[in-house]
Amino acid sequence: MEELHYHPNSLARNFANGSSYAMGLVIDAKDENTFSNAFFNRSVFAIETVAQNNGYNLLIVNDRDGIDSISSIEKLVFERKVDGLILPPSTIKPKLIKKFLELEFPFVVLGEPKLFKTESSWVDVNNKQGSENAIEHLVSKGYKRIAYVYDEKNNLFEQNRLEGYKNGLKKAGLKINDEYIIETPRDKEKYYEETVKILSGSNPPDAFLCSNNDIAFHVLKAIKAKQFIVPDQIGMITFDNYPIAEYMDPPLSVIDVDTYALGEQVANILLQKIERNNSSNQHTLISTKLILRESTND
Amino acid sequence: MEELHYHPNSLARNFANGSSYAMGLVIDAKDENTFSNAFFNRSVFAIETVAQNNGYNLLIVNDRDGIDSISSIEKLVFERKVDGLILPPSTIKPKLIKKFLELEFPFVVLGEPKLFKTESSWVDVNNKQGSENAIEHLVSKGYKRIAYVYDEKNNLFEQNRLEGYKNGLKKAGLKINDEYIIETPRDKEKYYEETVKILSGSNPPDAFLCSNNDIAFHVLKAIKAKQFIVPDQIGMITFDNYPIAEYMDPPLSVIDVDTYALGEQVANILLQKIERNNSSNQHTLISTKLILRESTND
DNA sequence: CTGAAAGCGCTAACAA
DNA sequence: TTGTTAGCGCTTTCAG
Repeated sequence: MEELHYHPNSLARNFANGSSYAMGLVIDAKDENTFSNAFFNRSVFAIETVAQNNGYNLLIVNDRDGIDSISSIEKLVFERKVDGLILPPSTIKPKLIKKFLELEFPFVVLGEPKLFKTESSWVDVNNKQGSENAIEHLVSKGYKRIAYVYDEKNNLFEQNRLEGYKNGLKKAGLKINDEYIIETPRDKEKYYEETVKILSGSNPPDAFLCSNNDIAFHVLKAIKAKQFIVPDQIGMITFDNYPIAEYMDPPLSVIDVDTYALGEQVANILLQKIERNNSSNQHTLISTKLILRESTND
Repeated sequence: MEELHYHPNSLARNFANGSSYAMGLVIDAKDENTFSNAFFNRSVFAIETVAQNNGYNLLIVNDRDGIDSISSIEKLVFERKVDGLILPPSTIKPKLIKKFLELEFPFVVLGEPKLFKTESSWVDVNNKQGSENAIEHLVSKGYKRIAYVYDEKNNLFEQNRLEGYKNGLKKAGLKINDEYIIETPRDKEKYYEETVKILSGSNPPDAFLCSNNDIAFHVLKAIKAKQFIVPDQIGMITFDNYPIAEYMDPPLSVIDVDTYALGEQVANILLQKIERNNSSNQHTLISTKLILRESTND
């Protein structure tokens, strides 16, 4: 008859199949590092693309407590609104994950988690390699006294970056100088002050590796205040190409992260878990790339 | 019995009710202005919050063509995967919107659309007011020869900003000087060149209003190259507080947009359409606010 | 007011 | 192969 106007009712289909044909992406709005992060967008886009290409919809949920202490995530799962979940590490709680493992509910962590590291699948940026490459490059350009400025060591990615920094120095045959490792937890003023302090010392660094753009901004400000010239006297590399690395003066060389690839991987692994009922766990690290600009010698 | 473990099956519930209890947010990944935009995140968060609070899930879909020329949006609607849609203006196509209007399918536009302006509900930032306030402020601080640099006049929001600029000048009793209106479609080099050119003329502006952070960056670079001092000799205000306004030297005064409020409004209007079957159309403008930093006199 | 049963539109199992 | 039917778990209607 009028086949032209027929569209299957997905509500009935989902019901009959006992499947929602949707994957959920959990965001943790409290965690500035994920949600407000500009490049998180590219991961979302990648996840959505993989989902659509495989007949799944993408559902976005903020992790929050609902009434009767059942979280928004649990609701999603128990009411069968999603067939699988992508979770940021900050939402990995023992109670929740134990339930998931018991039920064999498919999930993948977007970022290396601290907890359940082996019992879950996860995809992360290769932070260790990122630091190592940066150090290797700085050393090859003649910088020898390389400082590392980062936020706080509670985060696993910070620990990995720090480890990569140390490895990089070791591989280059350089000594690790604890004074060059500057941890400035959540205090923007400190980035500046600490950099000024170490540059005023008797043995100032000749390069800085920074863990994010904001840190790099304050470090650069301090370098300029102390009248050092970048990149001639001091080299700089920072993690992340966004939001401001390219706009700084000089434009900063960065450790760039392919967040599209990150999202693509996560979504593909989740799909495998959902469709092939693949219970084996995968741990994937996405390589970083250096983008060289004017904050390092060439 | 073991009520403790009971969770209603939303698949069955949705099916029985003929409703997906989901709203869809369409993104246009081709349009850099929406999706890759950092502050778009806050709108998404707001929409998700309103949705959850009202028992709806949020589904994200990129606008793309599928097989048999049925778009991802149409699929969503015809297969009843969503009860309503939030659409960016760039996805407003006559064929699609006519179908929606025929079916009385609930949708709201996130941004003032060019087409179907009266036949649809939409929420936008008050771009006109934003420019007007900026001009008013600049004038009150003694700036008199105010230039406006923007991207391209195809965008309605650009037209509104330009109109606000002109209104602001009129209200201040200043003449509109067409030479001070610089349109530089999609050409980053041009921002710089055009600014240098006008600053080299016989009657250079003493203030710039810029339509986005990127433009402001290049304009400021040109101002510095021409050895003018901001804010003493030249004042600057730009639209948008992200990503770099705060990091520039000097930190820029901006026209700030409450993107959370934007998302909240859009979601609330959509909810009304869905639940109260409210067919009347609303057109809402969210006020902007000036954030004063060091690029304008005080 | 409480409890039984029909029906939503698809899928899958089964019969022809 | 093709056509028929039971059943998914809710909501809603209708009878008790």
